[in-house]
Amino acid sequence: MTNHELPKAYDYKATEPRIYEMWEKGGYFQPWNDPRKEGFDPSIKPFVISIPPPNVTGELHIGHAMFVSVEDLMIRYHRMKGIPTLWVPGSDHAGIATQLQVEKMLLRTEERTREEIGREEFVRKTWEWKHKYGGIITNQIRRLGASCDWTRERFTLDEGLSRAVREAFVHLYERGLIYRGPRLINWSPGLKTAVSDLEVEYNEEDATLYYFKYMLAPETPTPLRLPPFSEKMGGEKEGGDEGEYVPVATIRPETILGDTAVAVHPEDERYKKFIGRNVIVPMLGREIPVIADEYVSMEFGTGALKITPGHDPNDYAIAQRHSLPIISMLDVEAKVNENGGPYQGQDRFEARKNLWADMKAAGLVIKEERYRTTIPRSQRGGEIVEPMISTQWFVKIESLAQAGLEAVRDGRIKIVPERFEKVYFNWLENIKDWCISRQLWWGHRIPVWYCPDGHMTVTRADPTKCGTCGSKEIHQDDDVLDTWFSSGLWPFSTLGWPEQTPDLKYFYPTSYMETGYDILFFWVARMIMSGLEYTGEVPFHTVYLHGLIRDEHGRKMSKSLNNVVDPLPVMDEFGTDALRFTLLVGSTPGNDTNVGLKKVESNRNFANKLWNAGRFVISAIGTLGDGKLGHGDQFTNLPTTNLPIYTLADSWIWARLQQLIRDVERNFQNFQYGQAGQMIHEFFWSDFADWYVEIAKGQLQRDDTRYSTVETLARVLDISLRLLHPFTPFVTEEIWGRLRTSILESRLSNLASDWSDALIIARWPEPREPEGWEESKTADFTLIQEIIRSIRNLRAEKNAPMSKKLAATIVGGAKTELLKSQAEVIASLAGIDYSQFSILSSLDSKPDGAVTLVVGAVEIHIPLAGMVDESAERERLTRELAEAESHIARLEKLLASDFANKAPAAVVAKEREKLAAFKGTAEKLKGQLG
RNA sequence: GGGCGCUUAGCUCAGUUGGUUAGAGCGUCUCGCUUACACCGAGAAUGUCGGGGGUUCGAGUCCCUCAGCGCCCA
Repeated sequence: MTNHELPKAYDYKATEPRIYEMWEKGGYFQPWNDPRKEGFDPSIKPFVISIPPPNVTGELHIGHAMFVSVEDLMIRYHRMKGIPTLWVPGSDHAGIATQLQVEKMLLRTEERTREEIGREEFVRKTWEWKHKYGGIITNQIRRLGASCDWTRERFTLDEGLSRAVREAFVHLYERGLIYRGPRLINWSPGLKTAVSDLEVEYNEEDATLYYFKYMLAPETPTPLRLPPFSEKMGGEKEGGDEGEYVPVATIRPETILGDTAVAVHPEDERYKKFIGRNVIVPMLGREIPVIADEYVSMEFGTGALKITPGHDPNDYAIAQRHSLPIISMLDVEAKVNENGGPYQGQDRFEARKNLWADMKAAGLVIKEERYRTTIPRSQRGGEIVEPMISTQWFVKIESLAQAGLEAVRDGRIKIVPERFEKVYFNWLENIKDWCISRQLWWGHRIPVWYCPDGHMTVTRADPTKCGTCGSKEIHQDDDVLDTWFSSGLWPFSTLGWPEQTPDLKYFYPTSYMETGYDILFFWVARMIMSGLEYTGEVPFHTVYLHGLIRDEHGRKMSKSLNNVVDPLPVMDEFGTDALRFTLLVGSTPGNDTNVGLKKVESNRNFANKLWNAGRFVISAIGTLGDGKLGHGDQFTNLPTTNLPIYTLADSWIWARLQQLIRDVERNFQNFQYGQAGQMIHEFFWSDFADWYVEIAKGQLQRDDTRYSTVETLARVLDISLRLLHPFTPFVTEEIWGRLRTSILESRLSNLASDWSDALIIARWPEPREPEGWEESKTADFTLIQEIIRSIRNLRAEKNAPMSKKLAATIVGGAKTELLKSQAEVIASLAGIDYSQFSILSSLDSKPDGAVTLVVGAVEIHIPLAGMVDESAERERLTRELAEAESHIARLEKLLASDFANKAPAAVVAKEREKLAAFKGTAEKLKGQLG
């Protein structure tokens, strides 16, 4: 009997790797209906998710654990429903992140920079790095139990996916949706590359607002318009004719070097007079005009705005309106360039300091002020990003965005939770062209070649000569594409696009896109636009967004706060299932989730609870014997008829289980996975373990109920494990396997005759309509529970441990038959001495020296010799009576009100029943006091 | 400035067609080593469901409003 040797505690460390290997080797992660396999049926609709590809060089963090848990749950659920299910795994080359890591390593090991070793060598080393470390993250994802089809694993720089990127780029180019040109973009000086608008974060920070004087240039000899005659009228006397100036405030004084105008509001009485005149750029002596533009706020700062179109997006827009020249005054490292005169070669912050000092010396400074403002920082590295004019590649996004908007508006794509649709619309409605080129070496190189005459050749296959003039002297564009450009193709590029592969035909469009709401724009929106543009179809029909993980007090996890929950040690300590259950059950769609070790620990305990309940059931099955003939009196256990005898408890737990199945199904349909998990947890622990198993212990002692009890235990455990499997796959698979074996070896073997080899592909429990008997059985059982609870309660009050058996007399009235049938249950769960236990329909007088409990119309007399304080008892009964009467009053009032006419009959009936119950209780209590 | 979310027990959170004594886990307190489990069992205490107003027979749930916190976009 090996079952008895099961360890007392669930050993997840030994179990998890073994189970995962069994699954993977068994081929369970691959869709059962597969275009690559014999007998493929294209008419069966599959369920498909493509994984949000983690950075290939990354290491597992709690965010990965979250999406893997949710997606694996979705996948396992659908797989168990019998749907051919595919979860495509893979990783992302993560241009900047990977390049930075390799650069760091290069510096550490060889003390060389990438520039020193050259592009080719650097790319080679990066591939080496990828081959060495690229498997770490995928193995960590395996540890989470991810049931993805590893035979279909992809990487964004794979040959196939690179071809997809090529195709996409050339496609857009040919459609005229891609262009190259100098535009104002966000520049990361440290990384020396452009970054997209999305990759810049704006945070409020302390800064200094510098006030200074833009001195007016002397009037030109032949002014186009007369100077305002009313210089005397001007309220502002910023000096005489000689020392007139326009006061200006700025956060970035160094950009003065790139100013090409000063703008004021056309209605601003202070500065009207200066409009059309010139002012002198400090230290450089250039003359620039004072212009009028309604964009300028009269209230902000001094009301006059310096215009630096080369380094500010708003200024750039103003410059466009007024045809102002644009001056770039910073180089790629954000050092002042040749346009900065004496400051050339200085870093932007150094130049700021020096220029300001010089201006101070020149008397051009007014004041400095502390000021709080938003500072643009690179999402990666956190350095301050500079808006700069730079020649880059862009995607004309408008038509793509329109299509993306339509797809969600007309319901071809549904976003869960729905409120994110609004966010999505808002973003796409205000989207700007997408800067897709990056000045990096690691990534998809832009498929454009130039010849000395400047002709561009844009092709899918590497060209050997210029497409225009035939020159062989061609070189490829140095830039690579934004990593998100390739991840935007992910749902179809992973399936073989642009080839019309069997996988693409069958599995595309995919089903759900599950990811965090923080990359709705970065990734989800771009996938939708790309999918529609390249494949003409939505890439998925449902977007499910989960929230972000925070620490147990809701703070963002960060290294500096030292509150980062690293999933790996957590899994070491509590097991994968505990972590998964914590993430899944603690979250609601789209809302952030707080995670603390305490929660994981309690879920580890839940896994252990499952394990031990499983041990109990398996050992109970063992007591039935193996079903082989000729083993003597074991067979007296067999029921004599074909109709098994089901007890009240059997019926009750079965009704509860069926209700659970319905609830879980409904919650899964509504994406309420957390709620579903919670309900299973509660059912299993409270209903099954605490009540049914305890009652089953008694039923197993009796020949007439043993068989059906074991059967019920086995069936309820089986279904519970199936329902839990998407949440906690390892422990459920382990127990289920043992359950199955032990059933097959027992007299119950036909129960498991149609079970699959492994839980991962076992059939999901289908909800069934109630059969009609459930309500009354449940009500009966609830009464039994209440009676037991009230006796246990009394024990606690009187400090009577369960080991001390009590005598009891129950007066059951109309419920007497029910109570008699449940006498053993009551006795064993409440600790009643069966030989001193009587159940009567009525009793003339209350026994002496007994405490009386009233549960509805049922009275329970417990003799407690010497422990009964009569006056305290009267007090207790009086209190209970008062409570019952207050309920009676409340309900009578309620039922006398409009409620009785207007509320649905069922609701009213329920309240009437309650009233009747309270009346019964009150009557009994009065009798006791009486 | 625009939009969204949150505010429920000491802590962290559930509570999705409004149904009438508001739930869980953790923590606290009291008992208990009962042959699945002390990673356990039995029992207990704790809430003006952020404030105000409204709709309704009925509001934690719907509407309006105010406040605090957080996020996204500009």
